[in-house]
Amino acid sequence: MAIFSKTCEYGIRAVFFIAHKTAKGNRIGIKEIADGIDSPEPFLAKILQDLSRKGIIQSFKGPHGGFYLDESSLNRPLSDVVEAVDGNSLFNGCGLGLKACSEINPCPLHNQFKEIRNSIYKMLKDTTIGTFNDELLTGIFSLKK
Amino acid sequence: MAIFSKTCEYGIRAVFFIAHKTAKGNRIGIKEIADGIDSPEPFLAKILQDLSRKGIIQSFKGPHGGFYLDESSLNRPLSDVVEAVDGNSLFNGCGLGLKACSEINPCPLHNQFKEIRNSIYKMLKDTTIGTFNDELLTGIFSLKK
DNA sequence: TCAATAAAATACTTTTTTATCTTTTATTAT
DNA sequence: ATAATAAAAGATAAAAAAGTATTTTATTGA
Repeated sequence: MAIFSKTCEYGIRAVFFIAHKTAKGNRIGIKEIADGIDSPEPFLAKILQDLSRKGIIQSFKGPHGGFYLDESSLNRPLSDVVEAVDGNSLFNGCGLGLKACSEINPCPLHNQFKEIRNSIYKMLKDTTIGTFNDELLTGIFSLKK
Repeated sequence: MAIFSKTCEYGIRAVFFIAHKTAKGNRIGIKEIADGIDSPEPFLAKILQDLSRKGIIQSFKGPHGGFYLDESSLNRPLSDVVEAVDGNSLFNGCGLGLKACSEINPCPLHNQFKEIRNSIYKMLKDTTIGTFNDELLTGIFSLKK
C-alpha cells in the first residue's frame, strides 16, 4: 500500500507541474500536463476537472484555454489537495480501521498513529502548491518516472 | 485513504487478539477471532491462512485446533505482519508514486517522505505482536468498533 | 455565423480489493 | 474405522479504484 491513492499521486504531481508551468499568467493543456507527469491523460482529466470544480485549481475552456493557478491557489497547502481527493481519513482515521477509536476508546496503536498522522498533516500543511516552483525550474526535482 | 489495506488492518488486529487470547499455550478458532475483532469470518480466514503459510502465526487442524503463537512469533515486530500482507512499499516507495524516485532523482517531497516512512517503520519495528498482551487483558484497548 | 480548440460531463471497461461459498485435508475422540 | 472438528484450499461474487471513450459546452478568431 502506498500512502496516497493513484488519483491523489497524480493530483499532487499535476498541481506542482501546473504551478511551475503557469508561473507567468499563461495556461497549460491537459495533454502537456499528462505528458509532463507521466499519467494517463483521460484519467488525469477527470482528476483535474474535480479539483477545478472544488476551486483548488483554475481552468478556462476554448482556444488558449487550459489549467492554471491564481495567486491564492498557489499558496494553498498540499493538504487541501489531498483532502479534496482522498478525504481526511489519512489525517484523522484510526490506523487499525476502527470507527470508534478515540482517546477514551483507543486501539493499541492509537497514540503512535496520532504522532504519525500529525507529522503527515504538518508536512502537507507546511508545503504549498507553489513551494517548489524555483527548484522545478532548475530541474533538480522529478515529477515523472 | 487509510495507511494500511483492510487486509492488513484485520491482520494486525487479529495477531494482537490471538496473542492475548493464547498466552497460556491454548488455541483459538477463526470464529472467535472474527467475532473478537469484528471482521468478516471467511475473509479473515484467508488472511490468517496466508500469515500461517508465511510462518507469522501458527495453526493446527482438527478438534481443539485453531490459531496460536509460539514464543518467537510473539516477539516478531509488527513490521513483519505489515510486510507479509501489504509488502514493503509503505517503507520504501515514493510518496508521489514515482518508480525511479531516489536520492539522485528525487521527487519534490522525497526528503519529507523519507522521514515519515522512517517513523512509520520505526514504530512498527519497535512494537511486537505480544507488546500489548497485558493491556489487552485489562481491557483498556479496543480491537473492535 | 462558423470552424477550431479545449475543458466538462457522461457512460463505460478493466483491474484490484474485499468478501463469500464450497470442498478438501488433517486431527481427535469414540 | 468412523464421526466430529477445524483449518486449508479453491472457486466465485460484489464493490471500489483505475483507466478509456464519447458527447457536450464554452470560448475564440476568422
